[in-house]
Amino acid sequence: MAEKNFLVDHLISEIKSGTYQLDKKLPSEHILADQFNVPRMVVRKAYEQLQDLGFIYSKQGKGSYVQESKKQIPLILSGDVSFTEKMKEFQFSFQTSTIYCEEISYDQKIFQSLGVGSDDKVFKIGRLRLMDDFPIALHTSFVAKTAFPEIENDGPDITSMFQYYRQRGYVEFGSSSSTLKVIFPTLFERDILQCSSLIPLLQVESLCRDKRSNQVLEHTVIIYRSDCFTYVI
Amino acid sequence: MAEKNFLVDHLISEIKSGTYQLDKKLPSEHILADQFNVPRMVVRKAYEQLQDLGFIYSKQGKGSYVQESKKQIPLILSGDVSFTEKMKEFQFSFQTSTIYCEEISYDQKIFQSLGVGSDDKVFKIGRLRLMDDFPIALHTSFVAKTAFPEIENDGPDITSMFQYYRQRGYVEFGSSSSTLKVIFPTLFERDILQCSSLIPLLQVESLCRDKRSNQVLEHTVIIYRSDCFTYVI
DNA sequence: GTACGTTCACTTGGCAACAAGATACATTGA
DNA sequence: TCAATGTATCTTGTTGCCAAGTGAACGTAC
Repeated sequence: MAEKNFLVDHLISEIKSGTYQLDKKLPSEHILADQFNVPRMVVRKAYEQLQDLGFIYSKQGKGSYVQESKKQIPLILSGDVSFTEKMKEFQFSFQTSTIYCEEISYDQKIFQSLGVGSDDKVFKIGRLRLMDDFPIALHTSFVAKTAFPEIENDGPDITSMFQYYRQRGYVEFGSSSSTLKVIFPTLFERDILQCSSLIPLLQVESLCRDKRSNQVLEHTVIIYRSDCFTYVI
Repeated sequence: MAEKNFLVDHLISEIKSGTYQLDKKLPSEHILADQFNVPRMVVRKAYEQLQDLGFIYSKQGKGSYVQESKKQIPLILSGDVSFTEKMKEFQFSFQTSTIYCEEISYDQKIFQSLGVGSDDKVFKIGRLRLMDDFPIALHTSFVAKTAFPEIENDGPDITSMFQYYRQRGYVEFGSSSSTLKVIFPTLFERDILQCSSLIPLLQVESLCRDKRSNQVLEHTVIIYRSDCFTYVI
């Protein structure tokens, strides 16, 4: 195991330092095994982990190649500016697509923060953030039907939640303190975000309040691919 | 590969839901392979990844057991309160030990932020943060000798940098905006932080300024074990 | 000369057999 | 009786072989 980890470390530093060019072949498992005087299985395991980590990809019969690394763009982690607004300054094309809008079953934490009872209906609206047509974040808004009665119908067509709230009379928004966690993607998240299993995700959870009434408008959970951003707080 | 990932997902959710008790044996590789109708190698790879992720440990001849999970304590991520002060409110015992204090070779980014030239000397002071004698963070301070001429001698004995600066006439500190990155531990960091290779680390980089003169006192890089904290920003 | 098929060498992928550690239990001997 | 030792059967760890995909080199028919 130690041997595998050493190899992984070594190869990552070589990839990062640019020893192997983009989409260039890495040494074959056999060659590398001979070089480091370890069984091929060790090299195999190292290569497999590098695949899970998104550094390389392997093709049977051909070889292993370094994966194009994602541009790390700086992202301001503060909840009172909308994602769309955060992204305006960059030269990339940004896009949002709503992927679901559905009622959720009772969840104590969410229902409590929204200030509704267990009998009330709460909808979960999932919006995928794309940069140059590449998924980089999944934005989930939990909204109470008591606050927005038409949310079930409106949900699928909303592109900006902030704009939706503004159209309904809420003018100024405030964000509670956010909690931040590092998680690994579930099967669903891997699929949605098109990432391998060992790409860490940054999960930011916060509440969006109407500043005038202090009413909680939504409970927000955003998960960002950690390989696409450097965060600024 | 998909089969392995499915198994990993499945086992993690079972471990988290408490199906297997602490230090209790998981099904043997052979049994699980039969249950899921996959070759044992697939189960093996899943178990190995769970080891790297810190969920389980395996012993040859005995079996695989679930690892005790770390308590997640909330941590305020803001640079102008010292770590020691952040931790005072908790019931755990906190401790800091200086593990190195050495001159570094020229690094453009660091030298520039400290406002010194390439001929100047900059020291790197590494301090390990322990909670109940368990390492949870590595705090690295980059300090210019021009600003603190005695840093080479004083460094190893400093427990609180803020206190050190106060003793030298700096009373109020300000922190620049921090940048935040998710990284995996290097061999050295794994050793120091006693963590397995796939524990993501949260790297927070910032500058500490004297509020009066706006002089940069130190360039700070802190890496936290992501499995020990929920961060609050 | 060219087009096509065959072979061969090299790649990653997969797996079954074996090695080695642990433990419970039977066997042996004083 | 009791302790030491062998043995069977679990467990995880390791290894080596073969399958399968790829592409270049080569040969052959036209």
